[in-house]
Amino acid sequence: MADKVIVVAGPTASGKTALGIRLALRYNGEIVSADSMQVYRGMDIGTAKATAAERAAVPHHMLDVAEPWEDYSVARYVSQAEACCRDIISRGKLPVIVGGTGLYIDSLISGRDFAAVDSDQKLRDRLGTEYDEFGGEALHRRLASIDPERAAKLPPSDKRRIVRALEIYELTGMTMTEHDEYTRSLPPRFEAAAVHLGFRDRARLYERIDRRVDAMVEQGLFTEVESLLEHGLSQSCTSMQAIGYKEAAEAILGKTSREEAVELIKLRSRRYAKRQLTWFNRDISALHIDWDYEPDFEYARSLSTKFFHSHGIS
RNA sequence: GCCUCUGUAGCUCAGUCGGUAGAGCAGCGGACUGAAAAUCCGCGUGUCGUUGGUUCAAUUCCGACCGGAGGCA
Repeated sequence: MADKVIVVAGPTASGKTALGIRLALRYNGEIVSADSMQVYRGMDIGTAKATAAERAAVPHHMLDVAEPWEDYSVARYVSQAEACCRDIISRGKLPVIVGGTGLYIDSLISGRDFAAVDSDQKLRDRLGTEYDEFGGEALHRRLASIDPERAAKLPPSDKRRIVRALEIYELTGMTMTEHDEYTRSLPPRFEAAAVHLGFRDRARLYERIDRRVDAMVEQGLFTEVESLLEHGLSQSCTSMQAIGYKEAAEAILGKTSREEAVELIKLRSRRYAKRQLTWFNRDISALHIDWDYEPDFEYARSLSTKFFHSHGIS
């Protein structure tokens, strides 16, 4: 039987961090963040990282494990996060995986495995340029010639995935389909009891997002981004794809006004939240908790106690 | 008070020489296996201000009223 973990997932601004901490305190656990942007050092305000006080209350892992100019990836996440979970379990405690990056959570829980090959920025840039020059159809055909199954799943317009599939092949010599066949046969790493948070009224969630973005600006989001740019961080880095950071950078460089940037951050955060909801909705084995108005942690705890008990967690 | 313009999707607007309407943005739904806060796919959601009149038929033409903008006083 695989080791047990708790998962707390949900869209941005749904109250994951607060609930995760309560559950960790209740079940003698430690937090393992599952967030593709909170891994970067120096990106605190815009990623809504747990505060110093929260980190003092419960140990947090997988925060600040990469520099913002590095290219992080699922592969790195899974290997690092698994080590964290194993360590927590070996000390007799329970990992509480908290985050909004569905791909990271699923990859960590499932057996999914990745060969240890770092991404290659030059190769990626070259393939990206070729996609732009020769067109999506041409690169799609190229992918079809080496990995027809993968190509069949991707439209020629999906530049990101086509480039990635070609990159993986050139880097490892293995097609993604070959790799998938192997990795799908692996047993899951952990047995997860997952709690998914949401708002019955979508507008409520959007209000919370708007308020949180305003709060980030008050806390100094622009200053934080300014300092990253001063340290020479390029806008093309993966970390600068983060919502809040790319828009703030545009404003700091004078390409837009700060007001426009803030509105765009809110808009993109709402869309992101929608995508997260779609991702988490399909996990029917999870306990779905909908907040009617504001997060009610007592309510959540009463709901989850029974749920966790049925998973052998008490 | 008079004159002119204006009222169509959540917003900005187009359009119908009379046959119940369509763009952008917003929104909604979905996918997701090595960048995932990324990337991609799909979907018009409507008392055409209200009310009379003309007409087989009115969002469209005419009148009145209501709301908005401007002009003359």
